[in-house]
Amino acid sequence: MKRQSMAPAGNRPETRPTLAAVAARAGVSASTASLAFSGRGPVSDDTRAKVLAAAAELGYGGPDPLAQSLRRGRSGIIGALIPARIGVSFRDPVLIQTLDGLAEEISAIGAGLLLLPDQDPDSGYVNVTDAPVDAVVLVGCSADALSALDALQRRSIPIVQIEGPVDAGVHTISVDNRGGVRLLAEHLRAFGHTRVALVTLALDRARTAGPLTAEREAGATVTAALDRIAGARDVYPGVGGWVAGASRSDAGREAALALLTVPPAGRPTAILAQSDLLAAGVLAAAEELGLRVPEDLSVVGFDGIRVDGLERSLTTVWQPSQDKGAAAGRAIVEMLAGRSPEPVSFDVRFQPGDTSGPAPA
Amino acid sequence: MKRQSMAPAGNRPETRPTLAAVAARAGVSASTASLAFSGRGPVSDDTRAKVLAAAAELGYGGPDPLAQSLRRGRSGIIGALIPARIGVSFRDPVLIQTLDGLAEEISAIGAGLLLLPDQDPDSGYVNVTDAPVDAVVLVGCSADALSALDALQRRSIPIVQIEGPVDAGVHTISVDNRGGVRLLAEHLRAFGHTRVALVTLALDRARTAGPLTAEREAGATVTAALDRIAGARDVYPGVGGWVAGASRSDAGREAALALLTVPPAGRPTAILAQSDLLAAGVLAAAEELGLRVPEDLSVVGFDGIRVDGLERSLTTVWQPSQDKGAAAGRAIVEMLAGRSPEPVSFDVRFQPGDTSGPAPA
DNA sequence: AGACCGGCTCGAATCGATTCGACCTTTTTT
DNA sequence: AAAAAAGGTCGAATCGATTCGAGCCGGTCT
Repeated sequence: MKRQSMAPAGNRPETRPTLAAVAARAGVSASTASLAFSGRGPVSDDTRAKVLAAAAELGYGGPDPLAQSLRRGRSGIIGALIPARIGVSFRDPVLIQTLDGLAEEISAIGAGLLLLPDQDPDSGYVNVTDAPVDAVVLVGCSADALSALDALQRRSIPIVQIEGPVDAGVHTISVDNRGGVRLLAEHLRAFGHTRVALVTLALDRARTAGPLTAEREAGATVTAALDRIAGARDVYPGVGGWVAGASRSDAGREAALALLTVPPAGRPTAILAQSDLLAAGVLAAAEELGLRVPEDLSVVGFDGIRVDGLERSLTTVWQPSQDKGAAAGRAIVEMLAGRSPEPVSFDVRFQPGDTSGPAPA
Repeated sequence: MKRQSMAPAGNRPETRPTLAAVAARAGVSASTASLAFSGRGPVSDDTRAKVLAAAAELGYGGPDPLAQSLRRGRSGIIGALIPARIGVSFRDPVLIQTLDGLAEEISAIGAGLLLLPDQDPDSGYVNVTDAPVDAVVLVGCSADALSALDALQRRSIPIVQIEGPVDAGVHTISVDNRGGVRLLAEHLRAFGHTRVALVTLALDRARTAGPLTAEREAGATVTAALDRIAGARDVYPGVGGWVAGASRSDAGREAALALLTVPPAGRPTAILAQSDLLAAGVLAAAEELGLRVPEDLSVVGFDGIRVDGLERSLTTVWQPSQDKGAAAGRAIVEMLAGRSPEPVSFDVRFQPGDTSGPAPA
């Protein structure tokens, strides 16, 4: 058992041909062979043909990207730090759109996207720190994630965050979360609502659901969620609500059930959900409870996405998710070129729908 | 203009500290410094402390992953070839689940996932061939993609495909597509349906929608779609239908509208959609056209996913998407360890719902 | 006391390419 | 016909780490 199974496979069948081997076989120097492959220098057609022939004979698959990366100092890989594992993160259309815009822009420099779930450092998942990335984009991550990044900054790897604390000394792409929600809140106030409740996005990396308490808010690390709360408070100062675990309709439904199954006198007449997906869940909960929308309950969302299977037109605020990703991509490209991009902030757009109306009498 | 703007930035502020620099400052050799960082060899606490101190003073961020990759011959990156750009591909829950399972498994060896949209080679997107990947997984790609892979095989980079032509000489993970659809078709036949139509997945890389013609079938390169057609033909030999552009409900809706807006005499009494998302679109179309399901029209899907916003319980066949991804991940891990994994094929499970019933009289 | 051993450190080779400047032919210019 | 220019090719240095075998040193065993 020892002998045969241990031997990898004979003497050196593993040995793959290198550029040097190809060059030797073609009777030219390694430098010339390199030039022949990259087409970056003057090489006679004759020589090139010889090199290519030698490569074919040896079964050489082209220059090793690893070696190229080291030499060039670039791997052509941009790390995308996402808030949770793939199966969870990619349920969120906003994240998908953002990444799509990002991927599109960085393809301009031939770079690809490496998915880096923001897990516990000891979860076995790749650590941002020791991945061969040229730059990192934080998309929708909690501020906790930033802590892991000083190692990157020491290595002077460009970092861009999409939504995050502005004081972090990191290039930030964002929208006017606070102003957007303020628009929604004003809309509700204009309709005469006084008992309003929030359904917020996850507040921290742990993303546990539950009532929105002062302590939880104090410990929150997701800037977008906090800004949106602040926007609501601009109009309804002490407004409370429920923290959803994820931006998904099931989480919204649970939150709404918790908020709505109270004596009618104290029940909110409007729910301000921090995402359209959450709002869809709120609508589902309302229907289950026999509440009519908007007669008994007004519901507003955030994002302006098209929610699959939702016939209603949601009152919401639209944000340019894809553009945010694209802006992050362009910023990365700029930074890798040694320039300093201007910070970008996008506007949101109020989008009235049929899920909000006058407060019930 | 020449002089000042060309100078990158003074003399050498760009120069980041290297391990050698740290070692020099700590008064030890580079080898010892390396040992101190990796913890892979015997280093006295004293020395380690000196090295760490020197690193801190110099602002050294740890060993360069690029150099490590070259030395080790591993980048810790697995390429995931996805069928379309991110914004399109990730609308498909099956793909997401698959990638989730995949990511989970490869995290066991600390590897991450690099997203590689299977675009035209000259689209500017990263080419699989020159990305520093240790292995590649094709997930739901057309066979066209395989053509680009001989370069990888020459470099002896492990390749695994999830659903694809079995004769490609590539490790394949799949489910019994044909058998699964056959179950559905038999189910419909048992209900007495004779006029049946298909709504298929995209047949090729171009993924254009349109009627299912013999020519299109002949030129098809998506094995899963073909196998599912074959399964239907096992029961309904000449059955035709419509090719959807993508696995999404809007595509399913369009296909169904095309199939159903014909004189009632020729109208199908059952539609066999090749995915649940497509089936959801078919249901939407039926509702628009005032057809009752299952009284006027039976609809069956494939995948067994929970479709957001769909209240009905779809008659479908469930497939273990996440397990498929996980199996691919394990296969990769095996292959990277120099072993040869066994090919895996999963079973599917018929899942009756309330969208299928007896054929109308 | 001499042989031996274990713990720690160092030198040098290696991973696989790219790139700059030098050098040698030809060909063109004056 | 001599000088300059152009076109190709090659050597050697470099990117930044890892790793193996050798060497050194102080202590233990006999």
